[in-house]
Amino acid sequence: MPLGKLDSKSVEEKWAKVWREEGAHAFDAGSGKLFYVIDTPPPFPTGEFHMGGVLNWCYIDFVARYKRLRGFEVLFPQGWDCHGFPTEVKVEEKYGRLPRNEFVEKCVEWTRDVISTMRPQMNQMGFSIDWAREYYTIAPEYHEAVQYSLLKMFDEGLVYRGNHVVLWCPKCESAIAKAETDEFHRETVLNYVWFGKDKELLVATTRPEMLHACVGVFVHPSDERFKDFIGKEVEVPLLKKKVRIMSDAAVDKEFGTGAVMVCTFGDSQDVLWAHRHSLPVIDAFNERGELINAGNYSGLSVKEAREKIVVDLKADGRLEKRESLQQMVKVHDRCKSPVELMRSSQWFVKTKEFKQEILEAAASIKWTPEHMFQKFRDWTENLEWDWCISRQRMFGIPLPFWYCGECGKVYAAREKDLPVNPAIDEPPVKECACGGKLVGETSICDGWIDSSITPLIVAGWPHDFDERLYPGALRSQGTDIIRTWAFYTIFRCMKLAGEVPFKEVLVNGMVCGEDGKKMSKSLNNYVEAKDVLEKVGVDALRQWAALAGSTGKDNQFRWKDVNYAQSFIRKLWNASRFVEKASEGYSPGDEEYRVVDRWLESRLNQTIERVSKAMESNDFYAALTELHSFFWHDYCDNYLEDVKYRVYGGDAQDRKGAQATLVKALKAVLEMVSPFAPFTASEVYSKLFGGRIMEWPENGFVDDKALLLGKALHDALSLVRQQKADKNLALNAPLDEVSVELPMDLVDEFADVSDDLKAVSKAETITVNAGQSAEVKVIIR
RNA sequence: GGACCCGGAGUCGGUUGGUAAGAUGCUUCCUUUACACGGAAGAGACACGGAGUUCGAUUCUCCGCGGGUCCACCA
Repeated sequence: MPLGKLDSKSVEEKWAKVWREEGAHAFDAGSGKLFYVIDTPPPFPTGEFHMGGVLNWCYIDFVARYKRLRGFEVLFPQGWDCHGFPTEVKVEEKYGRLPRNEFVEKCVEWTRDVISTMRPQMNQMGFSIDWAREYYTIAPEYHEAVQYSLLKMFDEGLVYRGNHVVLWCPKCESAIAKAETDEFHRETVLNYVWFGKDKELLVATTRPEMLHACVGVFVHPSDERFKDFIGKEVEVPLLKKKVRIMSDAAVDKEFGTGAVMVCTFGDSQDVLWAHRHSLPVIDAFNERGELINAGNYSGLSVKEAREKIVVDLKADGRLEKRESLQQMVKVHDRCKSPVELMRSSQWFVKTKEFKQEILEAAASIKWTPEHMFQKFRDWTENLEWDWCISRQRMFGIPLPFWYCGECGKVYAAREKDLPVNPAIDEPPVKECACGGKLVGETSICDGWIDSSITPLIVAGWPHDFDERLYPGALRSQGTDIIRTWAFYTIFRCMKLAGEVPFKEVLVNGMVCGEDGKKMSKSLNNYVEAKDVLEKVGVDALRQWAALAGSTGKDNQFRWKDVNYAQSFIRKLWNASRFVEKASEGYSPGDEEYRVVDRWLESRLNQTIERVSKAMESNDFYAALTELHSFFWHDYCDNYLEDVKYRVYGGDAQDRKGAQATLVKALKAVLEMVSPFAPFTASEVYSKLFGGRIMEWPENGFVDDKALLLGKALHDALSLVRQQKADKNLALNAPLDEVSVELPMDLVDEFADVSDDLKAVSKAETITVNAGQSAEVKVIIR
């Protein structure tokens, strides 16, 4: 069956089926080849595969397919990071509030449905995933592995329960993660309040209702106005208590009066100061947002208290002035009510004391692009607290711990009982050593606890740990989750396996819309993969990932890139049709090669070398543009025209030389383009040459003389065309004579290509003269 | 506010210490047995501003301006 007309859809369907049936992407641990293990991101199941995912997975697939052609046994696994708040929201929207177990079941059901819509999209994109290696964080084995990892870290003293500050929604009465907050800009009032018995110090605050929790006043260390205040005590208005005046460089001298009261809660800067200066902690309100420890004001809501206190301050003559102020407050994304900081008992993993160790480990990994390591370093060096790993939610992996209701002693689950759910399961011992009753932890793990052991999971840890698969070769991920996924994975895997989890990190940038801003639904610059696939083929979309920019840069989505990629596919297809026809009846042997053939092959070999080098350094942009340029310009524009006269006429040996060269170069191009455009490449290859693309081409000779002569020939041809165009002649219009003027040293050798010039320019005769300049000149008649 | 990335033809953009690929758009020509979703030819930028290093910078350093990403966010 000849190639016929290009029909991307049927080509795509055909090859997706072939690969599935042949198990083309299955990892075979017994193949005897060198392993190449990729730690791929487990996406959160949202329903649609967006362009960010397309970019990330295309990168992974470029590498995976390239490495296979290079003879590696590639493991391309796929996981799903299932637990998470968005699913809880979706399920609650659909079913309302349900009992815990039932609710979690619905979450699992919803997740499975969503995954089953996403998996086909990934197959459609041609990602060469070994689905036999699929994993889910909701699976009991995964729960077991995560809980086991926490037991191990607990044994080493890395996990502890402590009283700490968390983001809290008073309306929902729940701790929330920072990622669950929205920004809300509003106008508020900045109150200038006199501190001290005799109005000694003027402090500006937007939260006068927090006075009762005030534990200090801060000024900037170099602020002359307050030089004499530092270290002294001052009385808090309305309340009888005194607090110390201290200095901290984080104070903004320009804001308000330059003096700021610190309330241990109120905002995160307060919390940070309290922590940094070891200030006492006063709980300011309860779970419902009512003031506590506030004397007469206790029991009032934040809003009521604020109004009342302002009135009282005024009555007391303590309120100097009030001015309006634009501020941003964090609100809970679900209920839109302002979020408070509250102290509560949570679980933590020690990270702060391992900064140096983590940095050294991360530095031993190769980062592409290199500056992404800088991001990692900045984050790590600036860590202020340990990692809070507990969440008061339902859909997640339970923390495998109990604690004594009396003395607080922690009891970890027994390994043999895993996975456990302390909310309902029996504790490992009847009662605490102190005789107290054990309380099962009802909190679940932060999702990053789940996903930060993927390199271990891929290697079968803990029960079927295959050390040949760990550490892996490559981690691929987005720049936005360096400080989370990369950070936590490197840290946790180091602690659990004693070795960095991968040798190389490949970071892709963010996908931006055509307006240059990060793609998001709210900005209305959002494009989904399926929108693109309605217009062009998968191979075009895949090429966009390489063409959108160099590795690690933010990538703008542009229809023109996609369209260009599509026209390349069309070009590849049509040129292949030509080669198919031109090489009909060709059998190897007796080829007579001309200089143009050596020229093309030299260019091919240069291209192979350059593309290989680019692929080795994950520079997909360079690899693909190099290929495009060779194929489109050297192969199609020039060489195909050069040899038409030989394949249509010419003597048998001469024809064979052209045919052999056409075929050899096309074959190599198909091999090199197959990581980017596997569907088209596979179809053409199998039709023309039979079988599958199995190897990467080897580069051979580069004949400098042929390169020079080829260039002279094409320069001359270009001039001929130019002059034909000037004379409004068709390109195939016959000419009486083409007279060429060449640099001295080329004159003799030009005889090797003058027949080509004659045939391609359709000239009756060619005359060659030596010129003075290095340029080729042409006159046609 | 901090860190990082970026700032070049109308638009987008790779590389490079020695005056700048390619794509797209534009102009003109060509139905030539792979391709008109094509082919050929052509016009178009002296590389954000300033200072410095250098024989020489678009490429290196610093400052400023502008854009992006991540983080922080003002009591």
